Amino acid sequence: MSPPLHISISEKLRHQIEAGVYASGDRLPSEHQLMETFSVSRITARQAVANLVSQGLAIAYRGKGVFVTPQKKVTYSLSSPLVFLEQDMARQGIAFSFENLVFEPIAAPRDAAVALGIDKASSVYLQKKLFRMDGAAGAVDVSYLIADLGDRFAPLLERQMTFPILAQHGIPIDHLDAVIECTHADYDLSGYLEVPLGHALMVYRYTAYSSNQRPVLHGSTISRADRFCYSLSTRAGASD
Amino acid sequence: MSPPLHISISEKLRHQIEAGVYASGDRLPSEHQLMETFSVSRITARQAVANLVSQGLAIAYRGKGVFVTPQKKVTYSLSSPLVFLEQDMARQGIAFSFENLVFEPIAAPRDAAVALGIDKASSVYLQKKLFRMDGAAGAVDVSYLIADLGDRFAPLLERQMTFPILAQHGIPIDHLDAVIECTHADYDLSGYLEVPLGHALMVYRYTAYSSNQRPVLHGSTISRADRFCYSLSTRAGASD
DNA sequence: TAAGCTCACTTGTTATGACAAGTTGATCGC
DNA sequence: GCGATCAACTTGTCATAACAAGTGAGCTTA
Repeated sequence: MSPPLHISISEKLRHQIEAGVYASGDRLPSEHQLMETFSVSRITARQAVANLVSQGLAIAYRGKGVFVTPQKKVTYSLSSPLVFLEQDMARQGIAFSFENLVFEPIAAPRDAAVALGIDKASSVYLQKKLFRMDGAAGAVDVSYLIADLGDRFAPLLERQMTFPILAQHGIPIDHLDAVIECTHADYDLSGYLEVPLGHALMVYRYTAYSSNQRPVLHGSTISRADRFCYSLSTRAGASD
Repeated sequence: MSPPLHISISEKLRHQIEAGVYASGDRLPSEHQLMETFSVSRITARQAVANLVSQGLAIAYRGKGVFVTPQKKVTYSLSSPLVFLEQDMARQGIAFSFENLVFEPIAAPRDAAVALGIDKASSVYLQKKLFRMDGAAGAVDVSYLIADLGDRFAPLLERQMTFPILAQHGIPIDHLDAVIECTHADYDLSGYLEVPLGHALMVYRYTAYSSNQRPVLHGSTISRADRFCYSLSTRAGASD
């Protein structure tokens, strides 16, 4: 009938957060304080905190305390015509930068080969980038670029975003096919994106086609759910 | 340097799941078996299992055991022209049904009033529906319908989906503005959607406009991330 | 003053123990 | 044969205990 103790405690804290008792970035009571306030053991107090963390409402730092998750969300417009991520961030007053993690030619994995319409053994360029918004890690992008374009723009690709490079050299992206889904952070991603294990992440899986209908780039952008969302309109010619 | 014990164990199990040692729906070793296999306490074994659950890879049932999460994903196309959810499910061979949880006129909350372009005190119809896919809970939809349409189609709205009703009576939806984001299940939602606390959920927040550019429906579809994804194409006139 | 150290406080990891509660199959009694 | 009961196994909840490890303030010392 009545929920377990740790749920009662975390629900109470959740309501207090939503009511503004604890504001964004505020420090929550320590485990020891929760133990005394609710007369429970540390196990139960920890479980209550873990519930909040798993709901994305709080984040714990060893040695410092537990803090209400700051919610600063960036919107990326998916409506055509294609808007460049950097420009979209700039319009919202976000300082955007990226760190190149990997850039190297490899044999195409199965899914990339299928999406790009090439043989499985063919060469493609694997790109891994870490996107930063206002300095904080916001997304990881893993993509596969067809070999001829990778060869041609190799030095540029490590310093600039792919779509703008292509556009500036007369190879604009004509359209994208995309799937948006949602997943949980595994151990590696939780390290890159500075989120707890299991944190919700958005996955934007795309295949980009050049104007002659040839697929040129296939990849996934995996972003922090608390920092990123996608907007779209089915209105013809919507620009926002 | 080396990760804690519970991470090592859950990562090992994760690799085994991904390698197919444990297939979708298979039962994982019990906590007691993990304790013996890895020579750890129950706390550590439980933490390892909790890691898998928080990553959406497994689900635990009291009295039964821990099982690999069955992954059966349904895709909903967001490309215009608007496709009805029921039809999109049917095309993928999914039995779709919904349960009407709430249908009543209320004073418009702030966000609905803004989205629908009406005064805050105005009346709107609050609808809450639970969507089922192949019998299992898949999504919760909470929406606000403008009063005159609610009055007019009141009896129908409790049994049928809103967009088809409107379309059949000469009020087709012209276009949608939408935002796709991602959140974590709170205590209530975890009950409705039969997922663990903190499980990743997709949120599709929409405002629908009739052909005279009037906003008629505003709401959110909150769906299980392991059962639902959205597809879209920026290709002009894409139908799939 | 400035560098470094210590200490108090924080969360993280792990062990042991106990009872609650849900499931399932075997066994017993009719 | 069939239903009820029980025993074994499962995960869930909660307590006590100890040590590891990161942070930060304040003190000590050069």
